Order: sequence, then C-alpha cells, then structure tokens
Amino acid sequence: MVAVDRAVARVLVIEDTEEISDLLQAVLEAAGMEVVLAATGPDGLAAARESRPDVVILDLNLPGLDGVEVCRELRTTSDAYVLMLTARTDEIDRVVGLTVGADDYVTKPFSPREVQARVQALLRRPRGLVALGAPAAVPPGADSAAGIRRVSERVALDAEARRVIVAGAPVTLTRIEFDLLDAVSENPRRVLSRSQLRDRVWGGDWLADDHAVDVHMSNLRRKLRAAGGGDVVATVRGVGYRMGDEPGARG
Amino acid sequence: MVAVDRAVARVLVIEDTEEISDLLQAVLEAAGMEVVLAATGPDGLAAARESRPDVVILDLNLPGLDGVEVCRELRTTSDAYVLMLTARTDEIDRVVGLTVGADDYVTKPFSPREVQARVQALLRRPRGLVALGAPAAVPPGADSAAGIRRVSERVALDAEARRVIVAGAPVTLTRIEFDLLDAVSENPRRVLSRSQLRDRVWGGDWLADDHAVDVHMSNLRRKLRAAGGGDVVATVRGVGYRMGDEPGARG
DNA sequence: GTTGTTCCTCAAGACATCGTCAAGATCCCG
DNA sequence: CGGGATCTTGACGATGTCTTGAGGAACAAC
Repeated sequence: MVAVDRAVARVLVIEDTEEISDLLQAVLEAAGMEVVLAATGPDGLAAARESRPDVVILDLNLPGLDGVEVCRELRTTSDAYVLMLTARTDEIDRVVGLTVGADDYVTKPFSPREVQARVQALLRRPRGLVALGAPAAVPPGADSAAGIRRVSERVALDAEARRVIVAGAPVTLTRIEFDLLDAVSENPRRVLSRSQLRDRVWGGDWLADDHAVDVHMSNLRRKLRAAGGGDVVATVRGVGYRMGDEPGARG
Repeated sequence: MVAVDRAVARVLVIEDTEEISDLLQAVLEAAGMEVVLAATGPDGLAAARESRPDVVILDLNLPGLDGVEVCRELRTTSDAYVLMLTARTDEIDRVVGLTVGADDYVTKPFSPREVQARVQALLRRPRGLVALGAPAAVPPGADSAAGIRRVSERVALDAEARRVIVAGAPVTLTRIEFDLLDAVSENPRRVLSRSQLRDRVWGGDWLADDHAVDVHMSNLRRKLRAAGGGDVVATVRGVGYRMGDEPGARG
C-alpha cells in the first residue's frame, strides 16, 4: 500500500508569484499543515506525484501550461482536492463548470484566513473519489458544506454564492428555481413531494397551490436544458420529483 | 445461528484506499462502533469469518477479486448486512438487483454522516434472516426508510427512491403497482387481504371495487415477469395476496 | 363430471396528472 | 412612481393511469 499514513495534512501550492506562495505557506503552516511549493505547472504535477498532497492550491494563470490543463492532469494522477485561485470573477465559471473542475475557488485578492478556512473545509470532505480517469471529480449528490456541489455531469451548484454553472457557463435562475434545484440535489436518492418542496422552498406557512411547484420546475428544466445540462430532475408521477435523468415515472 | 452477544456493533470495512478506510474507521468509532479493516477481497472474507461483523462496508471496485464476488462469498459465510460503496450511479442497479446483492449503497464521495446513518439503519434491521438469499423480514412499522429491500432473488426495492430493480435493471412501475409491491414485500409472511391492500395503497376512504386490486396486481406481475423477476406475488385463494412463488398454499 | 366460485386477463373508456403557455398580480430596484 | 423581473393562477392539451366490465380459465366442492 503506497498511501502514506500521516497525521498532518499536506498541501501543495502551485503558484508563480512568490509573494503569494510565501504568504500561503506561512498561513497554512501556522494552521499546522505541511506545505509543498511549486512555481510552474509541470513542476506542480511532478510534486503532486511525489508528495501526494491532500489538497492542491492552484493558480489559474500560470505561465506556460494553463491552470485548467494542470487541473485536468491532476485529476488523473491524484485524488487531491483542488482549490483554484482566480484573478477575475468571470474566470470562475469556466473553472467550476468544466467536467474536470475545481472543488472550490478563491478570487484574488483573498484573505489568508479565507484560504485557510476553505482548505480545512476541503480536508473535511471524504477522500478517494477520483478513480483514475473518472470523468467527474465529484459525482452527483456530494454532501459538501463548503464549495461546489456537482449536481450532474455538466451541472454544478455553488450553494454559497447561489450560482449554477452548466457546461462552463453561468445560468441565471430565479430564487425559487435555485432553491428547487438545491433541494432536489441535496438528497439525490429521495423522492420529494410537492408539499415537501413547497415547505422547503417557500417556508412552512403557505397556502399556495402545489401547482406553482410544477411551473417553476418546468422553468428550471427549460433553462438547464437550454444551457446544455441535459435532464437533471425526473418526475415520479403521482408522488413528486427526484434527481436523475430517467424520464419515466418510477413508482 | 451463531449470534454473538456483544454490546457494541462491529463493522468490517473492506476498502483498498487507505484514506477512505481511515475516514470510515474514525467516523464509525466516533459513533461507538467497533471497526475491523481489510484492504483486499480475500483478506476481507477471512476477516468476516473471524470477527463476525454485523455490517460489512464493501468497496465495489476492489483490485483483484471483484466486489460482487466478495459480496456473494460473504452471503454464504456470514449473515452480516452489506453496505456497498460505488463510485458511479449506474453501477448501483447492477449491484443492487443481482441475486446476491447489497443491502444498501452509498455513492462516493459520501458524507461521513450518511455512512454512519445508513450503517445504523442496517443495524436496526432484524438479523439472521438475510443469509442465503432469503428476503429480509422487516416487521411492519419498522424503520422502512433503511436501504434496499430484497423482495425476491432477482427483485430489489428502494423505498426511498421508489425504484424497483429486477435482474440488475430498473423497471418502470406506476404508483399503485409500486405501492402494492411495497406493501406485500414489507411483511413477506403475511397474507394481505384486498381490503388491507386497498386501505394501504389507496387510503382509508375509498369506495371502489376490490377488483381494482386484482387488475393492478396482474399488471405488476406481468411487468416483473417480463423483466425476468419470476413470480413474486402469490395468490391465496379466498384470502388475498402474499409474497412468494408457491401458487395457492393456504395460509 | 358438473357446478359455482374465485381469480386472471384483456380492452376500452373515464379520469388524473403533468407540462406548457399566457395573462394578471406582485415584488423589487432604481 | 415606473419599469422590469418574478411569481401565481388558470386553462388546455397530451399523455399516462385507473377503473370498470366481460369473458374465460383455474380451482374447490359435490
């Protein structure tokens, strides 16, 4: 067995700007983590193979090899979580929505404390989900208190930012549409009745028609389909809704 | 029956990735369970014989011996419940629907809480009846939300997702058909009268003909037979319906 | 073997559910 | 206060599902 049994978490930082990497090293080591540094993409990949980190902090704008490429490589050779550093907000969608995406991101300028918190959140997530060559880093239904939840192969949901990215591009959802997708994707195995969804999305005290759930679900599906997300929500006729792409009513 | 009288529940984890097994060990021990680890299929089988666990957590993708093979072996040498870890959603149906299938499943990445909850749900299920393919008896009113219910050799039922898997493939049932199968399979030894089934499936206030039960039962049988599930429901002439394939034995 | 009962199966019409569209009401932001 | 987005509600069609009835098969009793 090659896996190293270690007490402290190991973090690999792939970052070309020395000020940033130094800062991160100081912060993470102060938090009791072991830090490995790399300045370029190829160096980072080699370091990942060698030191087997638990989390990789990866700058998107690396000279030479693109950060996205590095991330994709990392996915096939390591099971570490990837925390992406991005300079501009509009880069995030590309990183998050790709099939081989990051597990979380931080935009520059960032506070060291925030990076530390997010790394620790990633460390709390269960390990071992990347079976070498598997396309999706996070299969549907990941229970993530922090970061990004991958709803389906091409649909990712950022609960914190209340944003949904489909095939690399953000999709504008209304409040109710987002809450519906959030509710359904949070427990992907369960069939949620209209009443349950209504309670969850609208709040307990509400006398409205359950039919409203239908309409919003229809709008949600239309938007996701138009964005190339495929079928995300399945109808269970006579009961409610559930995650999945099986068209027919099961049960 | 070699029921071991012990205070704490014992869980065997068969998993080759050390990170996952470590995580599971930590979570389950924190929940007050005794944990035994094994990294390979043969080791796991030996450990199961030796330590007689109550629940086995089994990775589907083990190197060498396949997880399905390990599961089949476990069934003949142990009466433990099997919780399967699968990486991808579409593997589930195969694992769950097979003759020797898992009792529940969790998809990676899993939340530690979920694994703990599902293990405890399995521990609440009655012991000693599951071995050798016999359907597990869940007394009425028991925690029915727990895991997969094996209806017959080739038919499995996921109450939470309202899904029925026959011979490794999902089968589309209508609401009433599913509820009928659910009712009959929930207490497999009992003969349920048409009135009982009607109350259970339709709800108390209903004036319809009992004949409707016949028709839906007929449709249910046809679908299960067509999917290769064999005869699942038996008629007890003059009384009602019961699980099993024996035609008309009076109960 | 005959008879009456019970059950299965088939088919067709009645019914319910769901998806979608559109119009009006409401909320929110400037 | 005005304009735009968003939500609700109603209507309608398509599709799926349920019920009902009838014919016939299996079964038990005689």
